[in-house]
Formats: sequence, C-alpha cells, structure tokens
Amino acid sequence: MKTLIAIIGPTGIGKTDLSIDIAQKLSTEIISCDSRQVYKELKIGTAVPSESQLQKVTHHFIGHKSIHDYYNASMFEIEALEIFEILFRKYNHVIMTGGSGLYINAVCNGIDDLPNADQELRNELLQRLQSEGVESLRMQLKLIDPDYYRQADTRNPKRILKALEVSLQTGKPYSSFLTNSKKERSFKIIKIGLQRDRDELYDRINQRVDQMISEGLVDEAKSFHPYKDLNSLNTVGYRELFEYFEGNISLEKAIELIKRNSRHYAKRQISWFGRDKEIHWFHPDNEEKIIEFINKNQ
RNA sequence: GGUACCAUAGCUCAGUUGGUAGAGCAACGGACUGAAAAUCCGUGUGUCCCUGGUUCAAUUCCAGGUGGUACCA
Repeated sequence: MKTLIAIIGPTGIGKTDLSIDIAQKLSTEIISCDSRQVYKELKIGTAVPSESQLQKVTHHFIGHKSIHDYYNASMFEIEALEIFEILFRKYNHVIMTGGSGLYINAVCNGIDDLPNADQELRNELLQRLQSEGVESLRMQLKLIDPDYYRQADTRNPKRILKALEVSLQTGKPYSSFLTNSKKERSFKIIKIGLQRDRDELYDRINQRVDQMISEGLVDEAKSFHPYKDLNSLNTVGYRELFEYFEGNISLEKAIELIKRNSRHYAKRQISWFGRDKEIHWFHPDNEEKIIEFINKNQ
C-alpha cells in the first residue's frame, strides 16, 4: 500500500531534521508543506533546510515560486497530487512535512473546486472595503448568500471578501460550492504530530530568531523592502523588519516582535492541529517510536 | 551603621478616605475551505513581601522584620 507520512507540527518544533532522518531511513523524498518556503527568495526568515540537508534528501515545493507569484492552497493541492503520483511509482512511502494547516488539509482531505480569483474583482472589493468599510460588504453578502452569512465569521473581513468574490464572479452563492465532503485519495495517509513542552518550544523559537539575525536576516529582508506589500512578504520575520527600515521601531524591538509573532503563530498552529483527531502525537526525539509506529501502520 | 523612600499580575506600574484590586505590555484559550507565517474572536491569570497589633473587617492604618533604591557616614 502506498503511504503518505505527514509529519506535522508548529514552527520550530524540529520537523526538518526528523523528516530528513526518516526520509533517509525509508529511502524516499520529501514534500514540503509550507506556504512560505515555496518562495525562492525567502530563505533565512523561513528556516528552509540548509544546502547540505537538501543534498541528503530530495525536497519538493521549496523555492519553486517567486514572491511575485500568486499562490494558494488549491494550487498546492493540485501540484502536490501530481508529484505524489510520480513519486509513488518509485517509492512505497513519501514524506510530507510542514506546518501550514490549510495546505495539509488541502492535500489530505481536499478542498472544494472554485474558480480562480479574478484579480480585478478582488482589487475592486479591497477598495470598497477601504472606502465603504466592512459593513457594506457584509450587508451585500447577507443578501447574496444568506446561508454562508449565517455560518461564517462575519467579523473577519477576509471571509467576507472571499465569499463575495466567488459569488459575484460566478453569479452563484459561495456556499453552493462548499460540499463539506472529503476527497478520496489513492494512497494511505499517516499523520505524525510533533509536540514538546511549551517552554521548550518557545526557547527554541527565540533562539532560532537570534540565529536568523546572525545569519543575515536583516540584509535578506532589506532587499525585499520595495515589495513589502506583496502577500508573500506579509510574513513573520520580514514585516517586522520593514517597520524597522521605515524608522517606526528599533532593531531590538523588531527582533522582539519577530520572536513574539513566531510564538503566536506556533500557538495558532497548535490550535489548528489540535482539532485533527487523525494525528498521532510524539516527541521529536522519539524517532525510534515514530518509525516503529510507521512500520506497524503501513 | 544612620536617615528617607519603595515592596500590588510574568514585567512596568496605578489604586483602594479600611469592605480581598486594575491598566499597558507580555501571557493564555479558540475559530478558520483559494492571501493561511494570513485573518478574526475571546480570557485577568493575584498569599496586594512576612509576622504581629488596632478593627466587625487590614492589601490599605500602626509596630517590628526581610529585601531593594537613594543619600549621609
């Protein structure tokens, strides 16, 4: 049976090292499932694997897009499934590792088919959000798609924007596209979750930020400053430094904020993964137990 | 050693004319189907330094102790 081993966990938990070890033991390749490591320009700040690590095991979806490209979870789902098909011809196991919950779900459960975003319509809606405020968009959504309006978090502008965008573009309510069903996959999926004590995780995150700074994160971010409004750069580790470049905060403050925002991000990931009852949890140091578990369940 | 001031949430501090307390930051919990490292929602978490005293009641007043800061020796 072809098996996808998904190694899941918050940022800084130790996914990279463990995944490479396991991939080597199983003689297979790694699919990265990370919404920021896909951008080739972002290296230090997204903690991509080192050159020597990349040489040990073939990785996919690291640096395959530019920060100027549009990318999303659905595109990842489609591309990842294509790669799986190729890899499963060669291997019985493939490893997927990462912390982007939405992307993981897209691969494991699938997401519904929607038309691709119409950039013009999106910009128009964004402008209306600015000039008219959320309330106007919210009321329009209530009229066009009362079903979605009832269940959605209407205080979150992004939810409203997406629903309106799809509804207006297709002439059909956004909710009519939501099937609430899980897509079947041709391979088995084992989900391995990694966890540590919170204090230990936060120490690792703080230390990793200091390390990124000494590896030259400030210079890396500086070179992207002209593009700071790109979605790909609305990313922890970069946006705080843009504030520093613009003289709004000190470098010390920026570093402190990068640490804090990374911790907050980790917490959000823990919340997301906590809902997934299919995940089997391990400490990252328990590699033997993890391998034993994989062997038993394949 | 003497004098003065201070001691309240993880930190910086406010406050209670005596009725067990609050702000900023930090922290914590959660939601989330195409921008997701995004976006959104919720929560004070406390031996008010310790021990006695006065009082119906002390974090608040008094005494002593401990710790800190400043000045004088």
